[in-house]
This record gives sequence, structure tokens and C-alpha cells, in this order.
Amino acid sequence: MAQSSDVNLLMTRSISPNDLLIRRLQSIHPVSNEEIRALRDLPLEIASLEPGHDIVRMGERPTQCCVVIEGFTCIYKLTSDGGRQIMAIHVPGDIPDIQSLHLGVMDFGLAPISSCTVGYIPHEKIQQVCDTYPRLGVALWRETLIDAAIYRDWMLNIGQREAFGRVAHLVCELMMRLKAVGLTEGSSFKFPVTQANLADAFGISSVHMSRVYGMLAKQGLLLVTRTHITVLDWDELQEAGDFDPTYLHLERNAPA
Amino acid sequence: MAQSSDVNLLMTRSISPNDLLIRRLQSIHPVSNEEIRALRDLPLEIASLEPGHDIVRMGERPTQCCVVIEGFTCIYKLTSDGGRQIMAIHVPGDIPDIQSLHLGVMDFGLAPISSCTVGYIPHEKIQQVCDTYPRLGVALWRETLIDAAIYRDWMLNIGQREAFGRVAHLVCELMMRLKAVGLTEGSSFKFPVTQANLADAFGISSVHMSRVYGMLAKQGLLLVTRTHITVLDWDELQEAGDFDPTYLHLERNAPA
DNA sequence: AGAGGCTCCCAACATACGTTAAGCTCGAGT
DNA sequence: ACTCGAGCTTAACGTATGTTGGGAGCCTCT
Repeated sequence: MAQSSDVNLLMTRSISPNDLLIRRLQSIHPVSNEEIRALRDLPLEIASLEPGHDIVRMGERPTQCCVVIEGFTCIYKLTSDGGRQIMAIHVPGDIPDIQSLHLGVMDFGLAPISSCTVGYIPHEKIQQVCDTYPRLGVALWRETLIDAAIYRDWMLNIGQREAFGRVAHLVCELMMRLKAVGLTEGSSFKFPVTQANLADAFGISSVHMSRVYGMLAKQGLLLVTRTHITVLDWDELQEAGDFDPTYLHLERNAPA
Repeated sequence: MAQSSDVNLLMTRSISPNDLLIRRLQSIHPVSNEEIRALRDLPLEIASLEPGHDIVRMGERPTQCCVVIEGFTCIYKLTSDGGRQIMAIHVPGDIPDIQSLHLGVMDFGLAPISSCTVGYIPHEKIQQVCDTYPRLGVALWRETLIDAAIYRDWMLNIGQREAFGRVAHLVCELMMRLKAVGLTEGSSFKFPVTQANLADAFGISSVHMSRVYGMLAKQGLLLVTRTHITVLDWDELQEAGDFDPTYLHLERNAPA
């Protein structure tokens, strides 16, 4: 499969971390060769992170943005009585806090939900690139708009579907987003995220999360391990999750 | 009160519909006098709408944006089995579909949830203003980022709080947003939205919506009629809704 | 003023999901 | 190979909320 060799390419360092960002932007907006060169020249300060240590904390005023290079991060907020809602999950190529470019104060926390590596880019560098190549500025704006579109879809998911459907829906979403950056391996993908974290993303308890995974497995839709998710029946899963990929605004929507 | 006379000013047509948009942008971003003039010159095609008729439908590709002038509109999505999730409520001054500027296909529906009047502005006119005054482009980008911040907060609300807290939270939010455009009347505001609509915004049934309103009234936090909401105890309401206005990113956050 | 239609309210009952608590499994480290 | 802890699973029981259905209040139109 082309996808799994892409993973290997990344491992062997023959594609640079910036290429994931480029791939992501290409998946939602046309990017010229000159713009690609500009993106490739962006300085990335690489860091390895483990769950439990925030990347940016609520209330901070960051002066840089973060690009996910490997692993998964999430956006979350807490209620005063200890509840945690995860409201976004990021895959490699995403810029989780791109909004900090124009919204000074962070109104959410950003944290790894698997061990992961990220790259930091100073705001001013991004600003410079946008000034020189206005179409890249539009691409980044578009990126933030798609983030919002995903928020909307999650709200539909959490507000109107039962837990079973919510999980099916998210798995479909992750499958498509990972495929867009070439990180699926056939009909499965690496996803070392605990059920407790997922529960917080669905607004359910971790006990119920376990129940639902069990039901999905029993019905032959999914096969889940601690590190991977395998889709056994894409059509049924899409049906169960009432999934329509329009909201991802990908240039070309191919099923897995 | 200054607020209620503002309402009268609007009635008597001594402020133009564009002024609400200007007021909204000023509440989140500095706007120069020259920029104000440019905004005032934007052509607005006015329309009166009733609930039940969509403003823009899912899947369409609008060539104009809509500004709310009076009343309330909402963004919604449907599940295949008939559920409806309202994921945003707009107050006068808001541009509900500003995202259509850079995201061709609508991935949600936009509809009035009270009788209301809106104004339409062609995309190209907005584009021109942004090209001439880049800071206005940034202000609009910022506007879309704040929309996203509100989505995030709603997700926390729906995913982690019980219905009682959800309702308290939203009332706090509406109070502050309406105050920012001068549309509160002391500690109350006009809000002719049915409980069935609100139920769809909270992800609960309309029966439960009624229960919760009853509880809020019984505890002396709120007084609700078909057309108005009056906050009886702002501090308690804020407490009950676990409300922190940071996410609204208003320039100055004054309590009601 | 009466009829019809929304909207809201209330009561009885059903259920998806939360909570608690107890084992179990797996992988990391010695 | 053994230990230990984090994560997962299962069961029993409690509750917030859904559903159904009936009735009361309140507009609007005739």
C-alpha cells in the first residue's frame, strides 16, 4: 500500500516534518510550488511530548504555533466540577492552535493524547509568509474555518446521537483525515489513545466507552487494540455513524 | 437606561442597519474612522423572515453573506433519523455565514428562530473592503475565530453539564453578547424563541426544556415569558452555568 | 366570541448512561 | 520471569433525561 510506505518515508527522514503541513494544506486548498518552497523553509523547533504535559494552557498568550508531526493531540476545556470535554483531536499535519495568531488569549488547553512530536513556528514567521503569499493566508483562514466545521459536526454528534453512533462517526472522521495525509494502513490506522480520553471526547463515562467499543466489535464493525483501530465494515460503520464527509471540506473525498 | 434608548434609536431609523455590524466588530477589534465609513457604505439588501423558511440551506454555495439586523437566527444540522442540533444562535450584528467567503459549500443550514430582519452583502463587496482595508480582513477572520470559540464552549456545555447548567450558561452568554451591541434592557432582553428550538440547541427534549425552565424559575434565577428573559440573580446564574466570558473575546467584559 | 392551532406544562413510565467497585490483562521495568 | 501499575472489562444499581399522551393557556383568524 502507498500509505504504509509513506509512514516509512517519514521514519527514514526522507520527507521533512514540514511536508506534513504542506500535505495537509494541499488537501484543502491549492498550493503553488513557490508557496511550497516558502512553507518548507519555515523553521520548525521540534519537541517530543507525552500525555499529561500540556502544550499550551488555557489563559496563556502564545507567541508561536504548533504543528503536529507524529501522534495525536487534543483541545480540551474543564468545568469547575472536574469534567473535561475534548473538543478536537488533531492528526499529523494539523496546526492545533493556529487561532492564536489572531486571538490573543487561549480559551482552551492543548495537550497530547498519545506520545507525539510537534514542531513550533513563531507567529511572526507565519505572518511574514502570509504577507508575502496572501493565498497562503487564505489557506490558513480556510484551515481555521474547517476546524470550526468539525466543531459543528462534533456538536451534532454529541447532542443528537447515542454513544454508539458517536463513536462510529469519529472513527469514520479519523479514517478520512488520516488518509488525507497518507497515514492510514489499508483499512486500519495507528491510534494509541486511551478509552478514558475518548470518553471525554464523546461526553460519556469511560465505563460506557468500553461498553460501546464492545458493541461495535460484537457487531463486526470495528477491531480495536490499545494501539490500532481496524475498520472491518466501512459501509456499515458509515451507516451507524450517519457519516457524511462534506464537513471536512477535503478537495477529493475518497472512501477508505 | 442607555440600552433601551439604543433600541428606540434603531426603531426610529436614526442608526442604519450597518451600524449594528460596526458595533459588533468594534466590540471585538479596533476599527478606525475610515474603516467605519467603508463599512457604512456597504450595500445591504434588507429582508424580513419568519421561522420555518431557511436563509441558506445545507449544500448550497452562497455568493453573499447575511447580517442579522433584528431578531435571532441559528445554525443547525440534521441527523438522518430526524434529530436537529442547533449549534449557534446569532444576535443582531452577527454575520452567521461569514465562513461562506472561503468555504464554498455550506455544511449547515441557517434559519430564523424568531421573526427577524437580515441584510445581504455580496461576497465581492466584502472582498473589496478587505483588500482595501486589510485590518478589516483580520477583524473578520477574528470574527470567525470567535464563532469557533463559541462552538467550543457549547460543546463543553452539551458534553459535560447537566441540562440545568446548560440553560443557565446560555442565558449568561446571550446576556453578554446582546449587551455588547446595546440590546439589553436592564437585566432582561427580548427573546421570542420557542422552547422546542432551545431544546434542539441543548440536545434535550422539549419536555425536559420545560422542566428545566421551571426549575430555574423556582430557584429564583430567571423569569421567562414567551418573548422575554429576565435575569433575577446574575451571580447565582453565572454560578449555576459555570460561566466564564473569556471565550467571547470581547474587548471589555462588564457583567450585566 | 368561537374555533383552531401552536406552545407550554404535567404525570407516568421507559431507558441510555453514570457510578461504584471489583477483577482482569497487558506491557514496562527490574 | 516476576512485579507493579495503568488501562480495560464486567456487574449491580441509581438517575437524568426520553417518550407518550393528555390538558391548559394563549394567539390569530373568521
